[in-house]
Amino acid sequence: MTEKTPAAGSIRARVRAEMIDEIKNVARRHVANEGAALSLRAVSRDMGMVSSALYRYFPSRDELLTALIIDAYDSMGEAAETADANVSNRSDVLARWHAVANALRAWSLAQPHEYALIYGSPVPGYAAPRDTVGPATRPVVVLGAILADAYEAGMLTEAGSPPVRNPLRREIAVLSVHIGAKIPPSIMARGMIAWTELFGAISFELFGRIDNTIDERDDWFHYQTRAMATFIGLR
Amino acid sequence: MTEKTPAAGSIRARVRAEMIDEIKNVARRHVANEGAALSLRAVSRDMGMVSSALYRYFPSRDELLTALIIDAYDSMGEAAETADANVSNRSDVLARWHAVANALRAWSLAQPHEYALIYGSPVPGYAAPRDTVGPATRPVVVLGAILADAYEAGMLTEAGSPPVRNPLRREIAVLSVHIGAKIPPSIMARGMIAWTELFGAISFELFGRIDNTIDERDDWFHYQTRAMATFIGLR
DNA sequence: TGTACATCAGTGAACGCGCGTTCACTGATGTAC
DNA sequence: TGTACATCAGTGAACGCGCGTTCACTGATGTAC
Repeated sequence: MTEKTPAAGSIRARVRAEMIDEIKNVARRHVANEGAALSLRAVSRDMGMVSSALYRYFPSRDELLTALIIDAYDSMGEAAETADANVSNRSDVLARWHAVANALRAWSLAQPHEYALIYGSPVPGYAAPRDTVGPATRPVVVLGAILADAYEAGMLTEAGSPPVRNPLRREIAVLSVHIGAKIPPSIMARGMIAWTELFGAISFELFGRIDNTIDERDDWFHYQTRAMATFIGLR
Repeated sequence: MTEKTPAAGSIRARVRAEMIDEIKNVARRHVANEGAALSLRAVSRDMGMVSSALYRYFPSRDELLTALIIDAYDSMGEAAETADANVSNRSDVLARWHAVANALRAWSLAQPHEYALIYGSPVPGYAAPRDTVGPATRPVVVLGAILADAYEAGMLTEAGSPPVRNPLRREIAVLSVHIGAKIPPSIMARGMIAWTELFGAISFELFGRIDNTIDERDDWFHYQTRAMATFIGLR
């Protein structure tokens, strides 16, 4: 994060790491209250420090925001991975799909503003740096693995899906390679559509799109993921 | 908008209305550049006025933002309605679905920041007032009408959809009444899922989620809407 | 048709605020010999 | 084990900025008689 780090393992290095964590925690709390309009001064106030002191730890406000975004991606990715790993019967891909979907939603409901930070409208004047790419793909990788396992178990057939034609077909093929799954494009496409619906559902719920309309949110979410599981062909 | 309006039809009233339009246009341009961080002073500068002059037209910054939001909803709703109405063969519900879906995406791509304003993360410290509810539902109503026409034509059957169980079932039934469509809940639910996927797809594209992954965006969007049409049962 | 008055748009100065960032500084803590 | 020096964390003042909103005001435009 910062270049000038003291010798690793030293007391100072440990204190410094704790300090960085604390700053990020306070900043996270502010994001939870105000959204992406994160203020360095407000964070420093909450920490009982002078605002310039934060510059010992983060070179700028944007770098702090980036750190939060990376953490959010990682946290969400970890939630997905854990949920998947906790399904002991690995061949029960349907259970894994629901476990991951529920975990993603639960994570998002628990930290709505962090969700907004990574899946909401881009913050104006802030460009996500390269470092965010890796962590951002973790949930997708988990979903891809479920899809791949289902396919390898012979559960998914291309029947019923329209064929994917060629410039697009190649792009989707590249994607499945990146995900590490050997799946025909039309099946990969089904997974991507389910992925889109899943995050669409979470965004709708979090951003108020179903307020005053659907109160039974658990049921509605579960209904959607069941429908999407059928759509993919999971059983 | 403002209480003290001069006598309707008078010259002053006309000039005033033009002025309000102009302010909104300039503000829209600013939203297109900076997003929801709309600044009254910046708008007034662009208009060659002093910032306090805007208070003759809008009582506060938030009211101006609200006006923009309502306009955005109306503009998007109108785009959907027009696209639907332009399909001369009313019983070709599949064509109508694709026309509306494409129109919604085209509108969003043309004014991404206005899309973000209404479908992105909520602006912190800004609560959408009641007036936005009506305009917000216009695209949904259009999609609901297509669904209803397809159902009345005997195209959609409940077969294959899991039943919707009761607290949720009632809510969805209420929704179809509001939409003005007599449709069984499980079919209504399929429509809502397609609607969720549709806006999920637009959000993913606009918010950068498929950057460096899918370049063939027209094809990919069309593939998705085709798949969702099949999912609903449109043909 | 002309006069007296009310309405309205726009001005310019000011209020109080919070922000990110820089910079020279003070002490405390670690390191080398 | 003790001393001299380097490293680092945190301070406090200051910079320049832009923001929303209020208020007393000046003229111009409309309305009533």
